[in-house]
Amino acid sequence: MARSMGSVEGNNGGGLVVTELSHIKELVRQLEVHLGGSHDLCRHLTTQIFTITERSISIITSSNDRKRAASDAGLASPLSPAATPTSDVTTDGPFKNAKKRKVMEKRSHRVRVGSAGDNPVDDGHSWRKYGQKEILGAKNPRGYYRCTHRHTQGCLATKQVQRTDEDPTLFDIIYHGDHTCVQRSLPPAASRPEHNPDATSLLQSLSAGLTVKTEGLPAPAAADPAQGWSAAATAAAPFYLSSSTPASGCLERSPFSASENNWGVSPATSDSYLPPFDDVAEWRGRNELHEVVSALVLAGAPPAPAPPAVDGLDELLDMDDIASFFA
DNA sequence: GGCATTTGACCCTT
DNA sequence: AAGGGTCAAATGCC
Repeated sequence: MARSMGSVEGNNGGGLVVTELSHIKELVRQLEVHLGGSHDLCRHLTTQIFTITERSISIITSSNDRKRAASDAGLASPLSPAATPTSDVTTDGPFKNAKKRKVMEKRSHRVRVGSAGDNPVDDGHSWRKYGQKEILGAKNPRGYYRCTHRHTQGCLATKQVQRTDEDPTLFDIIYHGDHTCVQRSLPPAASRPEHNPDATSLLQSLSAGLTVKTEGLPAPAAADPAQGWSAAATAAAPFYLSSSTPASGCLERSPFSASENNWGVSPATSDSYLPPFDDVAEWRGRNELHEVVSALVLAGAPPAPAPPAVDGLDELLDMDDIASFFA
């Protein structure tokens, strides 16, 4: 069990995602009706959500069609778990022994860097490199990254980035945990739309409708305050919309530099970036959805204590699944 | 000076 | 003991 949304691949998980997205569409439509002409920002956001959701559905639909065609032709997906060296990272079960090193949820994404090799790519978060190791049997070293906000906000998200042997333009990325760092550039309270109970209710419904499929994930660790987010991320709990999305303080510079010896590094000075997906529009759509939903929550929801952060859309929209569409 | 990266050493798990 | 993950001092850049 390498990825919590592994069910998307190889079965009807894509269909489930489409169902969930359709649910979002319906809720957004209702939300729009409730907003009834007021709150231009909210209307704009709902329109965007609607558009992006539709786009996501079409992406997934066409991806499934392609997979089916490839399967019929007897082709193995280059992104299938068997082809990913890191796909078995959690097969042992991380909680066999309480003394073992803390093991966080891992998600493996293989990322293809764009053909413009000099352009860095961004996965929407800000990373700081803290180590690099030569890995036995691998031609390329593995880079270790943690969230830039680890110390300031206690964000425990980390990732490992390794160039694949077979294709230097491909990276295997293992994500450990999710970002808990919070939005740094919230819009001023005065500029936010008034709190709208109807919108709030609908957004809560929207949130409740988004669930993270976590079948097969290890049980959450003991109640460690620092890992509350992890427990939420691994339990079959409702997907919480948090402000720790790419609209957050995590959204900064590229975690990838395509320079030959410094790949995967997050240069603080790079001004342009490419997403870790071949299709920029797709990546942008996904992040827009993150952004828009977060903004809506901020606009409509009461300032309740920040719920545990989960990359809900990462879970909902399996990135391997989507990336394979462009492979 | 502050921040990020590099890299050898150390620690933990198997 | 080997391999992988993290730490922290050294170094570089802005």
